[in-house]
Amino acid sequence: MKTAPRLTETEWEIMRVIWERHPITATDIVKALVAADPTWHPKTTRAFLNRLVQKKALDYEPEGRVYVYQPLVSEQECVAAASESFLARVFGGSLQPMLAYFVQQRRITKKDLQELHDLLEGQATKAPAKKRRQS
Amino acid sequence: MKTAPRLTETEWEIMRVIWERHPITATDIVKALVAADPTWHPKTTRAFLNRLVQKKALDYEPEGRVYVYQPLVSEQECVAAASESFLARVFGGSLQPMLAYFVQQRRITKKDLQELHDLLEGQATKAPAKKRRQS
DNA sequence: CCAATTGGATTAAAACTGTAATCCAGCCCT
DNA sequence: AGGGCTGGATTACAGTTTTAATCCAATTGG
Repeated sequence: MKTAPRLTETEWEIMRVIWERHPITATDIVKALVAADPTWHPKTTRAFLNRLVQKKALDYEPEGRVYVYQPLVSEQECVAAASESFLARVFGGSLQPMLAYFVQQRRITKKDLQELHDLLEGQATKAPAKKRRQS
Repeated sequence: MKTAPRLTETEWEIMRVIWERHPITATDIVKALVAADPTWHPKTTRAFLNRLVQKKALDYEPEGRVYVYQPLVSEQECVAAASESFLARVFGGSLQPMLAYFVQQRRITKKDLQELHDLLEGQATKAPAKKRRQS
């Protein structure tokens, strides 16, 4: 399995835009970022796009005179990698302490638990660990 | 509220030792780290301790000829800061998608949910949001 | 057709990380 | 007491991240 590249804070912001809207041109990426946060500078964005290509997180093909970007790694993969890393760092790698923490913070409600329970049930019965269509 | 400093990967490892065993001397910190991973170099550890002091994550007082370290930020604070940051980066700031993700990964079981439910119940009745002793 | 604009590549530089070596003062052993 | 050891401070340096400016080629408006 190809290992998802470690994304930095800023790289996540850019990748998120691309995951949501690909295929997308550099200019449109810049626009989306500026819309969310006006301090984004186009030149900075370009530099990041280059690095993400180098990191093999992105690919592009010239379309006429502009580049159209595509993710090379799925959001799922990156979420998985980041989650592992976060769990390891902050909670010693186990899920339970993290869940307990959020409960203790009152960020998880009974309703949440009910929903998760339903989700689990649904998965267990409806999707018995079959291979799903790849995203 | 004082903002907990952002800890890096390596800083977390060191802080974890200190949270567990403070007050603790630099030498004992080094020992604990080496015990967990023999590649830890004493000099490296010292450098990190200095940085953590500069970052105001740690404080020390000379005790005789050695330094005894104390955390200046609680693990709770750092866990909170890291969790916020992680949630924001990876799940757009909301808890539910993260929980759903772990359920979908089969990393949360029904038993886990049951335990969390009990924990929530227990908290709700036994600890009615009273102000706890500050760490 | 020429100049200004646009898109992209290259280069730059400051801050932060990881890793450690070097330097220095005080203590301990003989 | 002198020399080595111990603990700590200072310095170093490469790699990464963030941020952007500069350079260059193609496009396009006049």
